[in-house]
Amino acid sequence: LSRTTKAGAAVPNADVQLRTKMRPSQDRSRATFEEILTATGELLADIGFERLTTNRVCERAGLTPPAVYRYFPNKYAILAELGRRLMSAQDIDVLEFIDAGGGGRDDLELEVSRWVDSMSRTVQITRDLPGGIWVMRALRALPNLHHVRLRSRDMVAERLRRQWRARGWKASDAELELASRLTIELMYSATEMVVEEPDLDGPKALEETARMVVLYHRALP
Amino acid sequence: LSRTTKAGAAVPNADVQLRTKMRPSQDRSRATFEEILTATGELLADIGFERLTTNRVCERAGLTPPAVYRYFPNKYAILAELGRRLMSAQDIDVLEFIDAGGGGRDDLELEVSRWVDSMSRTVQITRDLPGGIWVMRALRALPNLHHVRLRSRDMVAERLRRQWRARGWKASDAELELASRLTIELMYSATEMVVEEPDLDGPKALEETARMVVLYHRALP
DNA sequence: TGTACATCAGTGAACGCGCGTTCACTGATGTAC
DNA sequence: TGTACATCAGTGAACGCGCGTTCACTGATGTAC
Repeated sequence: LSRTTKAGAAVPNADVQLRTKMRPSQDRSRATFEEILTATGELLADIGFERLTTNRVCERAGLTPPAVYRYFPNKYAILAELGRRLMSAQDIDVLEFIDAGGGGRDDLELEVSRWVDSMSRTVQITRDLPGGIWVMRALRALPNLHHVRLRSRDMVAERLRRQWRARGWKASDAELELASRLTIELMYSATEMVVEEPDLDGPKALEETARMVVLYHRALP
Repeated sequence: LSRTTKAGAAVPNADVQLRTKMRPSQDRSRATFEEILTATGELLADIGFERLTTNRVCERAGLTPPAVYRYFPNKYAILAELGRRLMSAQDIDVLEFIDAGGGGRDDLELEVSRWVDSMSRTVQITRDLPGGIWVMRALRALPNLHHVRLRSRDMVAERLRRQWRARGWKASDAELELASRLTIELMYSATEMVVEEPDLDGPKALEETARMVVLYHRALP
């Protein structure tokens, strides 16, 4: 999407809103780019989403406003980038679980415990990212960030379906599509709930959620 | 929480943040109070949550700022009131479903269809409230509004457990508590998903969600 | 039933602050020859 | 390997706007007798 000039100079791309503007091309600027993301994550953890402003991001990152505007048109673009990274980190982990044979329905207790392991890691990934819980909330609350989460969900669901078909499940394509989406959506909701409610017995909640899903899978044609 | 003086004068209560301040005591002021809520709901539907400001609420409601500040300390208090009303409207409907014998596990298809009916009505209630989808999002995204949703969920779950015990289900209290909470949480997530994704085949998604839950209930001791 | 008075309900106008954003500029890095 | 030059990366300082909020006030409603 970005053309280059003689000396490989980056040119801003014209997309509105969420896209990052100038992509960094030197080491120094790549570091700045990362610094902005780090500062934003820490700020989210400190003061939350509502009080996040571009000025505060600059201050925290030790930069002046034009430096930030060089890369991001507004705070939503920064959030979108953080959102993509969170989803990506989760996806890599979940896809590994699926490709290793997760999501079956033969041995109930075995499958349940495998789902629990996978979801636990998703929870941990969210907790480990500074401001991760806020990024997660933003993906739900801000419509212009929805597609980031949904794209991730649908991609993972598609991979799950592929496994199911390889196992020879007989349900129709439409049935499998809905079932896989609901499965991933439910998993996502459960991990969100555990992240949001520390009082809850997380492992137990994940286990029961996994049980629901596997029982459902066993009832599919 | 609010004392009264000679002529029944309302006195502001001291709670921070979210509580409404002065409760209206005359017809005129009750109408104003409602007008503020209506204006906020419509504004949410129009411009969304991020761009909502007290000034805009005043303008839309045809009031001056001090009139709004008389009843609400800030926009979060207005959102909290809208949130309580949305939850309350949903609760009344769901409790009716439960008290009428919903949430059992005898006839799979019968129970599924009853859950679907209940969830469909919840979806409709959210859609019918102006700005309802935004109120729903705010309940998720703003931590200081979380308790509104959780209180509703836990109350409904408690009522569901009561039915289960009346039916003589043998699972332990802890098991039933977790199972009922997950049930209601999942129902809530599913209705949210349907409200958020109009492209989805809503009825089908609700049906499969209900199936998951009922299958899970049948596996409980 | 009328009147004086207390209290409620809302107005008009303004405030200081911090927000998002931009301009013209300087210093740092990379490239061509 | 050195130098001139193009481009990248970030600074300093400021802007106008609209935000949340408040003050002193007026008109509306209810109450006591």
